[in-house]
Amino acid sequence: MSSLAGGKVTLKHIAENTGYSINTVSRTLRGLYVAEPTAQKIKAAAADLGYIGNSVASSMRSGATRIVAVILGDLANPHYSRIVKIIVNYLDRHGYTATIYNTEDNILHEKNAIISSIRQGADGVLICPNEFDGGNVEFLKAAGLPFVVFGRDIADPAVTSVKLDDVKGGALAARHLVKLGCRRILFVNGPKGVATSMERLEGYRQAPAGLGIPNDKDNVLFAPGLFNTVSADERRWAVLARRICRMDFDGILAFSDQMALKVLQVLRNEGFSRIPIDRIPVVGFDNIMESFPLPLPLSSVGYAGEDMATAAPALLMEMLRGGDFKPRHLVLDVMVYARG
Amino acid sequence: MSSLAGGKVTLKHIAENTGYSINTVSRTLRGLYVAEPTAQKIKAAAADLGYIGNSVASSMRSGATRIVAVILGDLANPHYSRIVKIIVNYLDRHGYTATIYNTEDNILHEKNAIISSIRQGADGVLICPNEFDGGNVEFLKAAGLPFVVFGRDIADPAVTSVKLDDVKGGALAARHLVKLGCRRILFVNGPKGVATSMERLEGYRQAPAGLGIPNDKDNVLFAPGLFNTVSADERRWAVLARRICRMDFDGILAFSDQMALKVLQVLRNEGFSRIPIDRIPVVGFDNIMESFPLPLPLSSVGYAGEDMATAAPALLMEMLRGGDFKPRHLVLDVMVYARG
DNA sequence: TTGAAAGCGCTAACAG
DNA sequence: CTGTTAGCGCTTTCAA
Repeated sequence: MSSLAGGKVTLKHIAENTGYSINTVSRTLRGLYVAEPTAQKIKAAAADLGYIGNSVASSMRSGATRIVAVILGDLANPHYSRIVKIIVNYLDRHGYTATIYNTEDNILHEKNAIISSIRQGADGVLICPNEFDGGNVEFLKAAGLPFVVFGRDIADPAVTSVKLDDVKGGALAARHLVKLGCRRILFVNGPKGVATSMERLEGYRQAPAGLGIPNDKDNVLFAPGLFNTVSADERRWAVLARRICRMDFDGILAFSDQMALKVLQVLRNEGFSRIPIDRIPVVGFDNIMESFPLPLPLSSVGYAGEDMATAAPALLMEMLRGGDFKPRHLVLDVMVYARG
Repeated sequence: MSSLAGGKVTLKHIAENTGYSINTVSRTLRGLYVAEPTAQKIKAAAADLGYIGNSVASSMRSGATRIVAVILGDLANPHYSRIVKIIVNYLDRHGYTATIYNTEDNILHEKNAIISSIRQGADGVLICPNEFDGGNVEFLKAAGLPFVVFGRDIADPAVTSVKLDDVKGGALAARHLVKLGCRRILFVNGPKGVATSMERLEGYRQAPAGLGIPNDKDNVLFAPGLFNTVSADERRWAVLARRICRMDFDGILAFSDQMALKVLQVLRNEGFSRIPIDRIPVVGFDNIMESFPLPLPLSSVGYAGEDMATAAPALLMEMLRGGDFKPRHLVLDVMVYARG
């Protein structure tokens, strides 16, 4: 590499070095048709000079950045970090770069993330929107950027989305516990009003009464929040823990694996060791044990077939390829990963 | 917003709409000095048209992208996802966007990530390099991009890095276990040859013999790999588990929290429930419980003061601000977060 | 098969 | 305080 000394190597330098025009160099390096001997000389010169293209300039002219923006609430949640990892790898294999926006489940941050995605010229967006997103998805749609919503369903038929079958998940989880002999299930659900919480609850209640599942309202608790830094309120969790300890149950269903662990942790911290996971079945959602080792018999509801983390970018790539893309609302199948 | 109909709004449109020059519009929107009434008219027009700048064009001209590339091995590892989350939030507050590269601890991917960072014109790089990185850091250095290495020390005095005090960490962990009465500590270390493993082992052995710590080589095992998808080999973990069960120990020190959990999990899966974490003290590294609820008495070595996740981008911002930046090798203090 | 010219949208430099 | 001009490095278009 004879280049390290003087600044960035550009197409112009290669052109001057080989005697060909900038255009021919550009065409060669992009693999467009050029006479073989010419191409060889140019490629050799490019390698020799240590040429690395300038995507800013190329994006400027072509209008495409090969950047995909990924917008979500909490990257530290193992469920999401696993998803992001798979997305990043997927995009990489397809020649795209991922920019990550962590909104902390804040609507304003989310809006800014969308604006930033537009500003930087992202070719597309993968977004797991806040449940109360106050029109951000609408805004994104109006911007004309191709995007896929994951982890949530959007009523708009023009919006493409991928999510798990939460109603079925709730039902399967309940059935699983009943089959294990549970008759008084405690459901520690997500926050009230969150669509996913409501769907899982619906499934939980749908599960055939014949199986002996109690639909007692008192056995359903709503968590004080998800796990973004902002809403994690230790005191409210402690209150919840004390309440749980006064209740009567023989199995636990939690909104997510993380929440299941949180509940167990808080019970432990509060000194209520009388509810060991080794003695009472616990079921969560997300199946985080797939990517994270846990020495606990935590069962979990997770995807049964196609993975959301793969499906979402796959759909986006399809949109980006052009052609006539018909919006879709994928609801992926789920199953219980039993552990005990 | 009277704009949604016709394509992207540019400075030119605002200029035409207000009668000012493109330059004045640009200056206004960047907050440079402009007469107040002028600024107001322009800002109003920009808002009215729903103007969102084009950073590709601005980067093209100014040479700065306000993009920072973050390169690491395994985003799904909760230790790293927490770090990335904090980094992303930090960069965001400083007006930077983060592009993430997940190398799967593969040297070639890492090199490609660096090349991609250069190509996209990243203003800087935050990298946690593979332990056997085959000159990638050298390559990055030669490219002239400002960068900070985190999680690892690089001998080169010209390279700025941030890491934890692993030697001290190993010593503190050993002392902690001894104080709890352990006399035969099992150290499940990281892979052989990895610098971090070796430093923690060094600290472990440095811990005063007077405390009764056995330096018996047989009590130190090396893990078959870290947790990137590639090297996670269940069979080799099972072998390790069986070996552990034939050993005699009364406390466990693990290379990381994730590894501690993995060991406990594998022991469990292999049917060796005779080593419950509730009866034997276990210490790991990374203190992942800070960001992830675990209903287990897992003690952990983590940073005592400044957080690596904040220090790394802070150093990079300092480099990017210009001025005379002196390369530094930060070794952050650690402590034991005791849980039992 | 190759070259010349234009220009993407913006900012920097300078002039007024 | 505001306008004019030039040009970042590349791809596109058109001509040869």
